[in-house]
Amino acid sequence: MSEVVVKPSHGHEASASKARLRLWLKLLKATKHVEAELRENFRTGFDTTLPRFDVMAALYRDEQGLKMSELSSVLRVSNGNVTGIVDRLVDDGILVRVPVDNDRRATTVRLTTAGREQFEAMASSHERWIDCLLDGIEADEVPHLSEQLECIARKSTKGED
Amino acid sequence: MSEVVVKPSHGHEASASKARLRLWLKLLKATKHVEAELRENFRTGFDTTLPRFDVMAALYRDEQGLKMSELSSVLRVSNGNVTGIVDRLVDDGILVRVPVDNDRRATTVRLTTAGREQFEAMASSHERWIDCLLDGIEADEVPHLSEQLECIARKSTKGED
DNA sequence: CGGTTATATTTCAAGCATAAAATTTTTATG
DNA sequence: CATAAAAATTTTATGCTTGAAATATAACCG
Repeated sequence: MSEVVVKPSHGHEASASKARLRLWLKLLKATKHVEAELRENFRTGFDTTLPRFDVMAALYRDEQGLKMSELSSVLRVSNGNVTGIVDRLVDDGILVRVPVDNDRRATTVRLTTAGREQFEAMASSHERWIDCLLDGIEADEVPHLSEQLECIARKSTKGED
Repeated sequence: MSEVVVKPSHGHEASASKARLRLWLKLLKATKHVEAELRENFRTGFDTTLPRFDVMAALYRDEQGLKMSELSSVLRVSNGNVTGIVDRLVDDGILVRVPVDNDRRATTVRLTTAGREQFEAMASSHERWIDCLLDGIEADEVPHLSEQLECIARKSTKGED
């Protein structure tokens, strides 16, 4: 009977765990870097912010607008957060709040004409910036990378301590 | 003379640009997802936050501590931001500010013994959480993915409009 | 020296973000 | 119908984050 233990594994190997930790730090660093570049470009080029752009992007698709709860669900941020950003965009004439028929609890939020125009200009620049920032990724690598990222986005720590 | 234009390319193809845009959204989604899981785990498990953990992690390596400016440089956040986080950690007995000899402008920040103990417990959980969240990535894929992310982190939009 | 420039940090104002509590309206149920 | 439960949103408290201005000290230089 052979008693040689080749790898003293405990289900997970420490080295794999450390490698994943380093990978996470690189994922974070890359994302933060792109976000920082975008923030700076939005600030100097359009005097606006990424969260404002995100709200406008979500509303640009639907001519009829979205309810506050739909907006926070699409953007995956809290209700209260959306309230504040929308407040400021309404003050700036970029958004309007429209009451919902038959439900006085809810409000729909919609881009104004000025808002749509501003968004189009920003979206065009945004696409160029991203194209530039990600141009180290070859086109044929995109599908696999995409899949890996989607896989990460689906995982949960539920059940772990 | 053949005048057929197969691809009306303008140096960059629109489809490649759109594909990069979608890739960026997935990169962002994956990162935000992991951050959200970590935040929730730190909150419920240790009643603390990711930024506090980041500061503690940076200080854990150096027994002698770091200057405020070194800390903000390592963490890549603004000076004023570090001031606030450190203030709260000092209030909680996790950090101490130590004057620097021969330079009364600067202060060094150091983990207390209690701080080191708390960090070790948190770091261990943190590593398990990451291991779990990234376990969809195979070990043999890590080096290539790593390289792609580093490549993104190096790009700049300087010179673009 | 004395005055300028550079460095280290904090303060400030504004906005982003969350979780939890509060408010208002709708829906369900006895 | 009355009242309880559910749903949509806002408010509140707290903390993170930035960029810019303010403060304090150090270094340089004529």
